[in-house]
Amino acid sequence: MQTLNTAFAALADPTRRAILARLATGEATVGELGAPFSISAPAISRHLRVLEEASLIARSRHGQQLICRLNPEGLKTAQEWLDHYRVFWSGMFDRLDAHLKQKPNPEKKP
Amino acid sequence: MQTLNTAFAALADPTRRAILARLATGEATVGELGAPFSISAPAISRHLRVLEEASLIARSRHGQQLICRLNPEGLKTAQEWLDHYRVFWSGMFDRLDAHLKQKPNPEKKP
DNA sequence: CTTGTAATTAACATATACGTTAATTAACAT
DNA sequence: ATGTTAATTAACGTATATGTTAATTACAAG
Repeated sequence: MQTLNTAFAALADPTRRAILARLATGEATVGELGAPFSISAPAISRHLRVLEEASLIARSRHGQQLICRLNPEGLKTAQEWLDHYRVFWSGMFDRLDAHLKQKPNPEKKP
Repeated sequence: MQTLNTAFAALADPTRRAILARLATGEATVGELGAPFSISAPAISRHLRVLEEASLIARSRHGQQLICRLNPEGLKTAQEWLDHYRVFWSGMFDRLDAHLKQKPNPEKKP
């Protein structure tokens, strides 16, 4: 599963996660995305390439600038893989919760 | 966030994801986890260490063997980060859907 | 056509990741 | 003590990741 590999690997870098967080507020140019960081333009360019290859962002040229926006596909892929485990660990917490509830509970919403 | 870095980095490797998949069916020893793979025991040992440092698994000694099991903490951390984006991309699909319906509906259901 | 701006690619340095084999620790048995 | 099994750590090779500066492509404007 190449998409999962590239998606998770892309998400492992804090700079790339920050870029995604920025894009969650709306599309932006490459220059705008790079401005908050103290790394060179080529470094940003490479981060964007990694995100694009992971299907986490998409880019389109608009005149002289490249507009970047989130691509839900990669996010969805990663999330669906993890969702398979959500059942497992939420079940674990439920069991813990049930264990703690073995005595009367003073104030808890039904 | 160190946990997010290590969790996503750990999930980027297919061998480690396979190990997690195996552990989702129940706890296992290090030897049992390594058996399906054609890589050396030290390689498996390192994968397990990476998973443990990412809080994706936990280990405990039982006599001569080390028993491994899933640790929900790391999974939860990764998933919660992605959940922040689930709203976004499910919203994107909603907007696409609304656009295709081309119905002048400025009101939203609360 | 020349110049300026946006962004990428090229070439390179260095750190980290992942695999190997050999040596070591830990628990258990004889 | 000696040996066996389970697993790790040590030492090392190589591939990939991430950053840099310099050169290049793509577009816009005079």
